[in-house]
Amino acid sequence: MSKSSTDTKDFYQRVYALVRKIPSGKVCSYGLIGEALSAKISARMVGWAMNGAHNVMPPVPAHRVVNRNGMLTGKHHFATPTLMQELLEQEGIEIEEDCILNFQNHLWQP
DNA sequence: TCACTGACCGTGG
DNA sequence: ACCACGGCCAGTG
Repeated sequence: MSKSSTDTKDFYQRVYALVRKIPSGKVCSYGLIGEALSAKISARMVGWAMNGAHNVMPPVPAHRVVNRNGMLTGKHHFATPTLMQELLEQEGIEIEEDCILNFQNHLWQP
């Protein structure tokens, strides 16, 4: 593989690393992660990175990553559509209609 | 090789 | 206040 693949892979690792740093009971947004890692990437890339997160070790708490509205947009990509909500509720986060209540209060920044 | 899609976000009308 | 569009990068058909 060329070094471009290495850069791309590193990008994924950066996203996973940051998401893994999210403490229990806290959440983060895609755009926030993108800007925290590098302003050169967009929130979409973060989402794509999460697409492979379920196959990465150690496991990435993707359930703590939501969109700007605090909505569980990616819940459909989990093992079960309710898994994301269940996990967040277990961490003390209240979810209503796939949306995090007091999202700003649970928002974690690097 | 080209085109479309995708776990998004920000701005304009 | 609500709806619509563009931009970002990568992967797959």
